[in-house]
Amino acid sequence: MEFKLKIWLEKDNQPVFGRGLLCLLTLIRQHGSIKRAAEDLGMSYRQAWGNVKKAENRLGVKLLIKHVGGESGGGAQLTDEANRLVRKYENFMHDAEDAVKSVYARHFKE
Amino acid sequence: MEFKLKIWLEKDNQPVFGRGLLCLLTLIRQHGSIKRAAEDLGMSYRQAWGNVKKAENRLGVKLLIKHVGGESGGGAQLTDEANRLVRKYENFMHDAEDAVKSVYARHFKE
DNA sequence: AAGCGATATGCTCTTTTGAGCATATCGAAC
DNA sequence: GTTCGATATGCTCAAAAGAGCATATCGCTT
Repeated sequence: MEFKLKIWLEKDNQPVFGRGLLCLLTLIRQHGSIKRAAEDLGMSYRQAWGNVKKAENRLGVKLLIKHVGGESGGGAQLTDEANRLVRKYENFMHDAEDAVKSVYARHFKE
Repeated sequence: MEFKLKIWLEKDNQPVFGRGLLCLLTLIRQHGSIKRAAEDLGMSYRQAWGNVKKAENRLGVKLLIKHVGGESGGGAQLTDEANRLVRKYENFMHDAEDAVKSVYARHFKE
């Protein structure tokens, strides 16, 4: 028996940032491309693009600077806002998981 | 902006106990009846019954002692196992929420 | 001008999830 | 033995989420 948890951020009662977006944005930053990030995650480009867009709309913040056409066809990189959010959420989630883990141990393991 | 979290217990990688079951079992204990508990939650009896059964199967543990027919048509009460689980999960969840809440404050509110 | 590769979007099809309907059964009470 | 209210289950229908297909556009390269 073990526990699972999901943590995400909401704005106006709508989900705006969770583990999925964290992975996605991290990989986009790494590859400079939505497409490659999606492939890495085994997700369709369609979905990846849609997720980012939905989050942007709900947050009212631009997360990606996207170039269409050009040298390599285009690409995308994170805005400062996005980088800040990624960092904050990442730290938050990490600490939260640790905290819950120890609570779990306290309640279920002795 | 605020956070949300879901915490649940799994066994063999299958969910077996979460907030839903907690509410359900608590109300069943209170009313002595699956039907009334379901009504209280605005959920169909069909679903409530199914959820309890699924959890029982996955856990390999009886959660309810059910009487069919009789005085008031029947009823249900929690087994000792169920009571123990409810108590444990409730405490665990409560503490976990508090823990995450303070982690959240630390990361997002300063 | 033609090609390439990535972004931008609409639309359809499938799979999953849940809601609700229809019964069957059972046992006390009358 | 008929009524009543709760448990026990199958089945169907609707709603939501996700997968994937089809294009269109754009801007460098050659």
